[in-house]
Amino acid sequence: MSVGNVEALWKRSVFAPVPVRNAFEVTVERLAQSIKLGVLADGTRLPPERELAETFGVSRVTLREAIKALRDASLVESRRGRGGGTFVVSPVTVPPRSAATLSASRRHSMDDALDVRRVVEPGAAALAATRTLTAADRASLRRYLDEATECEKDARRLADSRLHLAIAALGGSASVTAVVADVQLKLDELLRAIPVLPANIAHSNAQHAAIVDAILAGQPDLARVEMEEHVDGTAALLRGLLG
Amino acid sequence: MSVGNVEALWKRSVFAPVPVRNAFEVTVERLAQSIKLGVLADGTRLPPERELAETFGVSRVTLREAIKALRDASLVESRRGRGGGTFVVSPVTVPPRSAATLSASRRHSMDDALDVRRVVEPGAAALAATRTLTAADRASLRRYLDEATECEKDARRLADSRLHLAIAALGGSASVTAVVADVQLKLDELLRAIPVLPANIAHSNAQHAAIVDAILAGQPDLARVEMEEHVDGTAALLRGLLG
DNA sequence: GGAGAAGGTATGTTCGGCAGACCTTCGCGG
DNA sequence: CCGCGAAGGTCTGCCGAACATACCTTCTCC
Repeated sequence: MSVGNVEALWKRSVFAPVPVRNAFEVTVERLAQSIKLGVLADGTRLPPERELAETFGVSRVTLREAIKALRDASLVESRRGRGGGTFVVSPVTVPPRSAATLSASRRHSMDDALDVRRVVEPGAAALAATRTLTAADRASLRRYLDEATECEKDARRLADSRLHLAIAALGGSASVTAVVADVQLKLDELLRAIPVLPANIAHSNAQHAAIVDAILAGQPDLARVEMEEHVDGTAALLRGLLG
Repeated sequence: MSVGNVEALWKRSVFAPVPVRNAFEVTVERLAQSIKLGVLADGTRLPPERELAETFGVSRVTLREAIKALRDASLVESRRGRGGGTFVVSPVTVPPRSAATLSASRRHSMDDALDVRRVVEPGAAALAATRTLTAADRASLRRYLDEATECEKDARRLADSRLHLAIAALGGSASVTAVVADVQLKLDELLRAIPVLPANIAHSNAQHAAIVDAILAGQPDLARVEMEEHVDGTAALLRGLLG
């Protein structure tokens, strides 16, 4: 199981290529992630380019290139003229490219993502349960739970991501939320590629409900345990069907 | 406690400046972090510039600029000629700039870091406890524990960081380790700024020992609980003395 | 039907990062 | 003792990403 030798692991991560990301890439990623995770819902209108460029701290040219990339990926569409703008377009279920098995490197990446998730999401759920939530937040959380439960197959993955993200956000830590967002995005791709059985869905729904209940009841330990079980469940599913 | 309104939180993090980091900055950060956390120990010789530039995937010019920055910060020193090179220099305790209180923004940043830590480190400890460790790893872990316990004041923080990082690394997930490294670095600064009482040290040592024991015994739940207590302890200390 | 708010386009400039050749130091082996 | 070679230090020219700015085009709403 363990790869062994702490020092070797450290050295390997120190002496690895530095991830250099230019403004264009980062901008695309920011927007694409927000859309794919449902933070920017279908039909949402983005702020005007000039304004958005300023809040992002990039030039308008760069922002436009990013938007063009999103348009090419059918994630947004733009309309000109007064009352125009750039609008989020429904993330129509992308072809799942049902890779029955994964290459070794993707397998590693999946294992890493699952480990991160196993560490972070239960903690995030527990954190959320320690907060005293406003009425609005409690309502939001319930709504996201409902949406994840009562939606047809296509929209299900989106609603699921959104629920997990909402739980993380309720913890109140931007960094924790960011990590959860990352991991959700990585696993989302994979989860789209596996068949969903009704039994799995029902099980998952029940677990979601238990997690939300624990958070609303302010029981951190319970929330963590429930989330652990939930996460372990999907991990087993992924490892079983794609390993 | 809670800031409320999930959607508002999301929007705020979507419509925020994109963090654009050039090759130079990333390179400096990579090396500085490795040194400050003790992953690159005092006296270590870095690979030759040409080689290191290639493994980092940056040009030699850029790497040299980064090294110059580190030299200006007294983190490394360079010697020329055959058998020369760039050597890690002992991170002599930097002047703690004992800011009795923190500005509002730094306060926020600290709270965020503490939240992340509260979520990630217990999970990482639990993860490590699920692994079957090699004899070498078990020995390493014990050694880091000893070093953190039996060292004089100045080196203590470094050894502490290294122990926490080793625990994270044993989990086997590069991403988890990276998050722990980040959070250790942020808190390290703050922890250097507060006075250390002998009682605190003794308490901390005992907790470290308990965590390591749980990991070596393969008891994830126990490891998590012990780490939670440990983390909560330092969090209370920081909040009490700097809040 | 025009004012104005939006996206679309064009131009020139700046600056980070790169490649590659070259110089300088200095320990080690012959 | 001397010179080879491995290391850091320097210089020059180039490319492309990102920027600022100005201007054009489309289209809705008044």
